[in-house]
Amino acid sequence: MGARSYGQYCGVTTAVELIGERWALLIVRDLLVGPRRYTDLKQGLPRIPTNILSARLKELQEGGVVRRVPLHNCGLVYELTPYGRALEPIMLALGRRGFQTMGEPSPDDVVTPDSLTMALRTAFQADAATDAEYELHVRDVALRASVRAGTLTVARLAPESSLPERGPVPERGPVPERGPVPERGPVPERDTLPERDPLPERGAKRRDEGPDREPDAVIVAGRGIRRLIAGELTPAEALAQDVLAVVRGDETFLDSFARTFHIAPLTELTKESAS
Amino acid sequence: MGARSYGQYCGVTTAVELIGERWALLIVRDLLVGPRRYTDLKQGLPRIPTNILSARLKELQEGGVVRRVPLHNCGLVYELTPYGRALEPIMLALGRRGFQTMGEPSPDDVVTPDSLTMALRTAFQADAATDAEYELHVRDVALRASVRAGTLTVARLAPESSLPERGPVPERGPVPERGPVPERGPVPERDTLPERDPLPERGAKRRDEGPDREPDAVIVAGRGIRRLIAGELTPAEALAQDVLAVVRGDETFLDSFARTFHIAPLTELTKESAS
DNA sequence: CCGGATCCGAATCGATACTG
DNA sequence: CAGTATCGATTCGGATCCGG
Repeated sequence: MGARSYGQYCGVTTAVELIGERWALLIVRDLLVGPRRYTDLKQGLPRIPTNILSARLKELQEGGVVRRVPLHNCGLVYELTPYGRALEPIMLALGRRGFQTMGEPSPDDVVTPDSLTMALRTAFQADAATDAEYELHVRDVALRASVRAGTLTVARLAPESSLPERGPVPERGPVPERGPVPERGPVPERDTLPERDPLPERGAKRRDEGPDREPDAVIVAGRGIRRLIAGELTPAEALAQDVLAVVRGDETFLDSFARTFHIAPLTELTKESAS
Repeated sequence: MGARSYGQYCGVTTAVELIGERWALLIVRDLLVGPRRYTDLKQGLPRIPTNILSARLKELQEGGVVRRVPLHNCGLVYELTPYGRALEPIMLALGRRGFQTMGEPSPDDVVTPDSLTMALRTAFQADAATDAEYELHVRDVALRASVRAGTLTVARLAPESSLPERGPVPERGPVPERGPVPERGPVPERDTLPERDPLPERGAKRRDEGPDREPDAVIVAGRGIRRLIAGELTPAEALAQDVLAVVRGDETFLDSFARTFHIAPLTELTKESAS
């Protein structure tokens, strides 16, 4: 019997023996966003020891969760098998759960593009969602969240990924030019945000469909984003308290944002411990 | 920052830092069945070191998942807070997941009443369920599964619990006499099962409602139960191959059992690893 | 730079013994 | 019954190193 077997013949133990190991689920979290190279994973999990990453990837492969795929242009990515992708509901449930218990960040907690992407998916309320294009900045992460017909698509704007966004081959024609990522210097880590920033108009670009139209709102959030999604703060309050800013686009989109991305808190009275 | 912090500000990490620790989720699994004393937990988790059990209970308390409750007759149980009970969907999802990847048991894997109870809940298909009373024996565990109006209730018959089944106070009158648990010697661990065993009729007991009526079927299963629930075997095949037996009641109830408790396997082709 | 493998001190876990 | 104490065995974390 393996050293880390729980010694029980039971579904829960079987699942936990594989994906319950330290770091394993976080690797899966990042791979749910897209295929990743070894180095990408290491960057997305800054505190993972490289030997652990290596060991977990091996275990996840043997468990049929992850697959190594050689890249056409001489490289190598890890991606989830369909079997691994089936973990998404569990991941989303865990994400919701954690969100509800999350306090303020530790001073040296990081926010990574993949974790923020999954957080958006976690909070996404398909039935309350109205179509819109958001650009979301949290610390140095920038994402593009597209809501269309009750479906959420999240693309990574910054830090730029070394990997193409979805599948290695851009199906139709060359990869579309994306306007430069708005550069306004490093986003402040504090909740206090700069005044609305009148960016120079970019080259004429129509507000058409597709991932390249102007976003309806560019939201820059410090940690205030959590309180907005939890409903602790209304959009108006968030703006008033400067824990959040809409640096371009209409502030009213913050309302639809808050409806689209929401995780209801558990009632407080359940958290006290007795005796 | 705590030594086991993942260093990320993210819901998944927050959740996993608490309930992702070794043994933590299995403690929750058993507590989802009902309140348990320290010793009960230790019995249900035979290989847990006692110091780890102690540590996890402390952490789960601080995390608001578990509560210590002094018992009226001088004792002490741990029970889930409402907040902890909210983990049930995650637990069921994990249980399903693990069930789908579970192979045959290791020679010294045990089956505990609580793990089997949760496995039944995991496999329960409310919409396909037809009302029935099953008595299920797996190795030395015996459970009573009552399906009524799309609701499943599982009671533990053996090994007998030292704790009352639900809540410390039997609400109406003294606890009803239950006929002795059918004793037919230790259930064989092998898949081959004894011939149908004509138990002596118990004292006249009508087939009325409630948990005390005769079960519609007494099912004795070795490990064949997994293959039946997974649909790898039809009830008829399971009977023919002697991986299962209906020792009392109508064998046709095995069909409704298989409809009521079912976990569809993931398609096999997803499990291969490449390169 | 990518994809790891190796080494070693620190923290955690597992097994057993022991105590109020 | 409900844990605490102890101690060797593992695992983890952090750093370095190495072949392509």
